[in-house]
Amino acid sequence: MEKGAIPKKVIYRLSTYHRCLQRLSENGIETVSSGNLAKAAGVNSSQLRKDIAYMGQWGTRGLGYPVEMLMLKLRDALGREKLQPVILLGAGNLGSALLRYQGFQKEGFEVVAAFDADPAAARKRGVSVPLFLEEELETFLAENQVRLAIICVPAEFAQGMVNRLVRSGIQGILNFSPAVLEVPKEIVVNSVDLASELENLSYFIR
Amino acid sequence: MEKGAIPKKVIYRLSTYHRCLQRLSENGIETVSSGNLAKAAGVNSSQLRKDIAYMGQWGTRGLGYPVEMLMLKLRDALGREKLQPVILLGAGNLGSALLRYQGFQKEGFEVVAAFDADPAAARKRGVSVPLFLEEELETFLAENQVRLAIICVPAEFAQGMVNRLVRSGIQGILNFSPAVLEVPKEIVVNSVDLASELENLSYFIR
DNA sequence: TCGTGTGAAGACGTTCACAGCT
DNA sequence: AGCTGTGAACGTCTTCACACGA
Repeated sequence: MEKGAIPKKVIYRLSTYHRCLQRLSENGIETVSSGNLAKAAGVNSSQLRKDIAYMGQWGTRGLGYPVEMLMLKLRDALGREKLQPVILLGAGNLGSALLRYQGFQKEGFEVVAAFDADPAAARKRGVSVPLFLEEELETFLAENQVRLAIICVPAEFAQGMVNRLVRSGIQGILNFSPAVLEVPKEIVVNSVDLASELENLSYFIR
Repeated sequence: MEKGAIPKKVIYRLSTYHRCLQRLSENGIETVSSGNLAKAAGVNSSQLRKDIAYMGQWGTRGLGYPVEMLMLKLRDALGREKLQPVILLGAGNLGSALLRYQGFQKEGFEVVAAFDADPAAARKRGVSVPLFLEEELETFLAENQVRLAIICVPAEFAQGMVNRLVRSGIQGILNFSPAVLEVPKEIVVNSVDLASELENLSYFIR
């Protein structure tokens, strides 16, 4: 997170704003106030203004923000001008579901290859993305410019996988395994731990 | 989050500590210091001590924490003394993958039923959990005590689904749809937005 | 008048540093 | 000596409140 830059939490919210703006845009709305957009995004309006101000000043006092312009700025800030290639490791249950999931494509990411210890089994699950044997990872990454990886391997293999990815030049990792990963500080890891999310709920429902 | 209680972030970390302790326990380790456990969990040691102190005082100065005892306390605090039933809405790609996912069972959650507009299609995906037509949701919840739900329906149906769940007495919702959900404040929602996670990475890899 | 942009205040979270127990 | 438990310092994030531009 060295970048001279916008905090992580703000980036998540910018994604949300972008999605809300898409809806507004589809409905032909051209201008939106911080109050309205904040309501749609479920945040406080002055937080929204501060968040947007990270990217510069785009609003008109007394009027609000121009919807299309703001979306453009958001896409730009989020580094989403162009399609971003991604690879996926571990095409088991969760992995192969993610490969069939349309949400990534819709947001500008393309899973260009998947790797598994048993690609044949994964192929049976109806995966259409090119599937390789795990050993071919390094060769693939040497020949293809990819910076993002999604990890769906079992926890005990996750750290080993991460080490290989880092050595091959991967810069960002989305980790679905319930493992604490160690990486050089210039590598970014986002972890999604499904069981922890339920545990968390479990606590708060009294 | 009205509870006189432990902050959300702390709860997430407690889950992590619990998993780390499990490994230690399997290796026959009986006592662990905050420093060692913190390293395993990837956090600062005084943060770990503070986190654990939320549940009372369990350490021995000069020695550390008793592994088994601490695990017990954690399970207790996380509300995981017993198996927690969960229902799942939307058995599409992601939903049916989650139904086959073993991680929940392993952590003490049992998906007792799934609901979909087209249960036959979901059944074809090899789901073994009882699958019902979406309309049967209310009946099911009237007859079965369930407090947690996982939502995997498309974004445009999510809010409607949530409203029905809340009316039927669901208290915690794990939401996988990229939608901003409105709920009464006593209901807890945790959202996992897969595309946002990638967008986030996309920004930080410069 | 309406709504942005932003300093200042406030809430929250993390780390430090050390007293005190074993 | 080793390690916990915790006040105090520090840092970050959120909300308030208002000056100022349209």
